[in-house]
Amino acid sequence: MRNPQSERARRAREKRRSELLDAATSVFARKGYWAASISDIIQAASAARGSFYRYFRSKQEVFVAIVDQFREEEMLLVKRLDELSLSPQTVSFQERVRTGILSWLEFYYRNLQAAKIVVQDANMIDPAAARKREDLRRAVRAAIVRMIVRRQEAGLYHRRISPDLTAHFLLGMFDEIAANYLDKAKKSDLPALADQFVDFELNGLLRR
Amino acid sequence: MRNPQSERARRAREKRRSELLDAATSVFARKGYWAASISDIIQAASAARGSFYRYFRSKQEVFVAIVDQFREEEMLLVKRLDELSLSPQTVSFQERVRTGILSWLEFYYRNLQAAKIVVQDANMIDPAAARKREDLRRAVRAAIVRMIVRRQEAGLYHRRISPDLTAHFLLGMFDEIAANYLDKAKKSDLPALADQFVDFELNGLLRR
Amino acid sequence: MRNPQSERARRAREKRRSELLDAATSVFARKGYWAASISDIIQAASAARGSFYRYFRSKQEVFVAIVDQFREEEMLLVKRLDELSLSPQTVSFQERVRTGILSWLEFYYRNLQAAKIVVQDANMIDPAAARKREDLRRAVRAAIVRMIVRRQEAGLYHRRISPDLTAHFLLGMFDEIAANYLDKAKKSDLPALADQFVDFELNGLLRR
Amino acid sequence: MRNPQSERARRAREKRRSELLDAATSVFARKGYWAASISDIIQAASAARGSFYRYFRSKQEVFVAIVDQFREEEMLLVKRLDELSLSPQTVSFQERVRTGILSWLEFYYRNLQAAKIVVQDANMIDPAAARKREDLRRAVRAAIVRMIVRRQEAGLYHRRISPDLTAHFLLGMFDEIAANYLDKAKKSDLPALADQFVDFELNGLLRR
DNA sequence: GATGAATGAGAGTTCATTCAT
DNA sequence: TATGAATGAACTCTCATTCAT
Repeated sequence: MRNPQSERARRAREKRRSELLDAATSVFARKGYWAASISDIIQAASAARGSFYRYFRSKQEVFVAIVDQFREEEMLLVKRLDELSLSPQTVSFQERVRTGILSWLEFYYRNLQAAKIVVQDANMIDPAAARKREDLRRAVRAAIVRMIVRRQEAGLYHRRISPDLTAHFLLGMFDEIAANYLDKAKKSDLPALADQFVDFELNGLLRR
Repeated sequence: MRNPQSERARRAREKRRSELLDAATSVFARKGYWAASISDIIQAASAARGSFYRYFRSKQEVFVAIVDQFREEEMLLVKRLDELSLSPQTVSFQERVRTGILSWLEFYYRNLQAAKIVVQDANMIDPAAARKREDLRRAVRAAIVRMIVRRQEAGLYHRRISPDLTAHFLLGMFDEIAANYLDKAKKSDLPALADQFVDFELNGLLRR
Repeated sequence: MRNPQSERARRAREKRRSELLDAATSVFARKGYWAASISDIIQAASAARGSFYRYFRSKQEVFVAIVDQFREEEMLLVKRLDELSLSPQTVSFQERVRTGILSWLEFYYRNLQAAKIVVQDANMIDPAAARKREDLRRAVRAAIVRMIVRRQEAGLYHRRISPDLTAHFLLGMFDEIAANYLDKAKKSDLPALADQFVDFELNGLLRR
Repeated sequence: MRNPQSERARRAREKRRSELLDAATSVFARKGYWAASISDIIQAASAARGSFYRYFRSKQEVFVAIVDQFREEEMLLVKRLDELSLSPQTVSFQERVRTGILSWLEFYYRNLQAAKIVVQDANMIDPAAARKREDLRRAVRAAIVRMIVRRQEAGLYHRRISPDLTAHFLLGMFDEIAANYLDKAKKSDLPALADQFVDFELNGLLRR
């Protein structure tokens, strides 16, 4: 940017927008989309009513912004984990699975409020945007499916279980953990949590 | 009831109430609690606006009635399965687990609309009622936990995994299946689904 | 109607609707469409906010209802005058013109508030409804044009003036009278006013 | 101005002000006062939001400026025509009337957008300013009235018609033409239009 | 007991105006 | 002086709930 003035202005603008976005995230996570009012959000952001509408065209738009950003980052993460599992391996398979799960848990932990919003309110808001988010969710599931198939083909996973169904299982586990467990956890609990997750995922409950 | 007249009236009342409850369940499942209006419900039940308020004190009350009933029946089911696992056994352990899962899936399938409501909207409606429902959910989880502990003690399940966490995992799997899978399934798919569920739960994904 | 109950209800409904319509007409006439608020209207009608929306879907809808009704009645009047001028004549031509003008003036006088609304606010509200109202206005003009042409052909009017333009002239005179004269007039002034109108229309200003 | 700097500044200021005024005129004419927003105006003038308020205290003020200027120029024109009719005459009376009408039509044509604004939105904006504009309108009418009276006294116009009413008629004709005819006309149509106008005004419709 | 018209608090949104830069 | 982000009063409209019939 040549113009330092406008550069500063732009930065201020982005800061403000992000303040409002954070406020909205927090309010949505606490009250849910419908019970949350614009008044709640602007109060949380210490902004004026009109300011909100300078940055977002509507209540729905902030919501969609939050959800889309979360799902997109999630998909990026999944894609990264996907590719990682293709690259030359230096650590044991189990270790790699655990790392993947941990990354994922950390991502959810870092974006806990957004995760709650996504898990709880993501449907039922707006049919148009719903499709996009459903697409993203399907894409995440598809990435998981691919990973499972690859591991089945590599002889690591057995072939009895449907990859599609398994993806549902894993996502369900994640969502439940995000919605009802993670907010009571500390960051230092995550590795142990990942261990448990992996153990359940890979070995099941049966003693052998 | 001595009075046959009032007996008939009572019956009519209950019929009406249940019609409204069903209508509300269907509407809530389709639109979500907040997007659903009293107008939607009374239209679906072919009832007058005022009639609704003769049977339920408020919109929230119907909702709570639906959720509570679902969670209570679920807990009943879990308790029954719990007790079943204590009674003298005639079939193999795996078979019993599978039967339990299947019962559960069938219960969700039978109450699919209520299940969706519970899974998606149950929080965020009203802090007072939320506690009660959280209690019920905790109770369901506790029953699962007890079952797991018993099986750990019986040497069936290994002791590495936290029973509490496992209960989360299993509930998460159920909820995801209820919210995003069951509505595409036929009743005849359920046994196979139960097989997959049990296989994942007991054996995990790893090939051995 | 068989059902006297619902008949009474229907009547009450219509009464209420017409109260709101009158209130809206009065408020629009006084303040103009844009400066008038729903609050003004319901206050003038002693109705609750929600009641307004039981009878009209929006502020625009009441407005369109008022304007359309006025223009439709106006067109009916014009059509009637049109046909009258075709029927066998018992009175002098001038007398008939005067009667026509008087009817028209009386119509405007009777619906003075609506007339003001139509003359002043009718455009600029909503492109969709604007077309319909423009159609009506064109139809009124067309009826006038036909009348003029007929009289030209009958040798009553000279042929120098364009009928179309003349229709504009006459409507302009009417609108101005409606917007800026009639509200100061008494009903008993109308015949004299009609005389003046006719004299101007037929003979112009020039002394002969 | 001694100071060439400030002279230049003043000129720039006036230019800017007039740009904004023109933009406002155009926007008001297209959308009407109420539907037009400050955003529309500053966009049309390529000015910043704050700049607008350096030149006009409020939205209302621009509007009043436009209307008042129009009505003042109109009155000037009328006064000039008035005086002209007093000065020694070189051309026929009819010719002079025609010239007057033509001047007037040309004035409306030149200021078509302002004319539309004045005709359509002039009332209903603000009671205080309304009086001033009503005064101007009355003054225009008064000038017309004087002209008519003079011609009645000169034996040119007959005495049957009320001068006041006639002024209403003529203004109504003008306004209607301005609002609904002139925008479809070309400048070269104006003389013929003036002919028609004069013919109607002087001779009426009756064939003789 | 059933009905549905009436109610009004409160929601999201707009936009003329202000003011810090 | 010019800018455009910030402001908040006021708007239209919704809908859970009440109440007269």
